[in-house]
Amino acid sequence: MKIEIDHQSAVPLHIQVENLLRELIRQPEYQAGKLLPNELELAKKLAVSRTTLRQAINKLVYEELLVRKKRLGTKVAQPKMSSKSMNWLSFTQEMLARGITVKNYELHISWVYPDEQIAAFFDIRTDKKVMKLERLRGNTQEPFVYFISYFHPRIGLTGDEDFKKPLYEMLEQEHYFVATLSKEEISSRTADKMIAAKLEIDLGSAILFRKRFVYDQAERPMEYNLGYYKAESFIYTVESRRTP
Amino acid sequence: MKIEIDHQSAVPLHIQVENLLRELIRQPEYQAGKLLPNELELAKKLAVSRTTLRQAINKLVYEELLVRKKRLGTKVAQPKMSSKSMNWLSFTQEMLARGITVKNYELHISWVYPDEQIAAFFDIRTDKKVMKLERLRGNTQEPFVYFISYFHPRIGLTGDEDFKKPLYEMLEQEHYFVATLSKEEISSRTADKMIAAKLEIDLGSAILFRKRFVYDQAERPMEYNLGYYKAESFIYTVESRRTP
DNA sequence: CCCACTTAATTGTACATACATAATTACATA
DNA sequence: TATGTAATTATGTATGTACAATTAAGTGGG
Repeated sequence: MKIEIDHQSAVPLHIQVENLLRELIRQPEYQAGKLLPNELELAKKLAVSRTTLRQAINKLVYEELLVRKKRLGTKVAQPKMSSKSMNWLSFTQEMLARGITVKNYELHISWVYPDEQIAAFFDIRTDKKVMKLERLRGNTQEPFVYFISYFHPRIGLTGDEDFKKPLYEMLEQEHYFVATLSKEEISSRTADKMIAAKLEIDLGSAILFRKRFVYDQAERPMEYNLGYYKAESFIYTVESRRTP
Repeated sequence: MKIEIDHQSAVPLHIQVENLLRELIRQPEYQAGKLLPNELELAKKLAVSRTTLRQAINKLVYEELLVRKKRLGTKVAQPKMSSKSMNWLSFTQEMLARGITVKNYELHISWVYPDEQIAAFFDIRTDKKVMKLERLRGNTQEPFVYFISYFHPRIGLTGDEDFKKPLYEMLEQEHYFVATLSKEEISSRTADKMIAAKLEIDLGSAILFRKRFVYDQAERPMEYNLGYYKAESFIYTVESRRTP
């Protein structure tokens, strides 16, 4: 791995340092409780100020990947099983893990003007069109989720993609965008006319609504995804552990 | 409220500032999207350096209580009730962290024979009674969640507890059971007659159903909890990061 | 009215510096 | 040995400073 910081780069130093540290603590020699070099030394080695280094460390401390200990140093935290560090899965993979073969029932691509919310998320103006991908998906028996995805123009999707292979795999291999962080909001709704028709359920049935915000390595917004799940076919599970 | 920072105090300035900001943004004049004074001005007013102020603001930004916007300023985020920054918090603490005062609207204790599912979870026989705690809870305005909890007999609850203090605090201090692991299943439902009446909503309204299995340090089952949340008042959020 | 351009306000980045504080270790002393 | 004390060493706190980047809002021309 590289332990080089590029002072000419457009990406801020503290971000570079942060990424470097993320990589560093994943190395076998830095597992579980190992101490990082002390701040002064590390700052010197990376040729950044201690302030900048601390800014990076702080972020990882906040994410509980690192733990500070006075007089001792900063050490790598015990990995936790929790939603925070949960392995990130694409829908296809997520379903595969549940033993479900995914089938696309409908697929529709269009270019639309984003509404305020979407524009705000992508941090673009509402008069710049974005690609909208609608997919009705499910197992081999029946559709059970209706997805609406919007993609940041930066990614450069044309609409000619066939979406045969998993989306993130395609984005990664052909567009060099690696989905790294996702934030989700799960809430409950009832089916309106449109959704009821898509999912072939009664009007007013329970729907699990899952809104996902997907970011790339640099934590830039990538995808804005809405998922309407048939209630009976999808239960969201979370495991969290207290760490004293 | 006091807008005073005590430079003599033993508690660090950035903590004082952080607390002050937390209070500040809870004031009616600082709701939803209102801008804070800009950093230079605020730093001057509080008589701390901009660096120190930023340290405090950063923490709240990380907790998503504040949102920075270049050229515009820093504004108060849309309040989201969620389980996000809670690593492990009881409902009371979770709500407190968001500046919501929890109120119990109803509280009912009974001893019942567990059904098959509950008995299986607790690993006891169905002819051994367990304590059932029903609570209708919410903020000071209205109830928004109906909880049904079952407790393992091992814990030794009598039913004479007053449930004035947070449940897990009580279990920890008086019964020496420390809730350590929770597994949750989140799904969507519509309100049946009973729930609609409890939460004062229409029959068939969307309900977020949250089933929690709580374990102690030794990963022994402790609590079996069902929560019926008014859809509008509760959004479940999850953040996950890919670790390759 | 709409577009391109300017400007100014605000956050963002980065550094150097100084002293405080906590905890371990080493050492002196009873 | 046990105990108190000082030195050491890491993080913690705090400030001042400087300039960069972003972008909302204002400006003027077509």
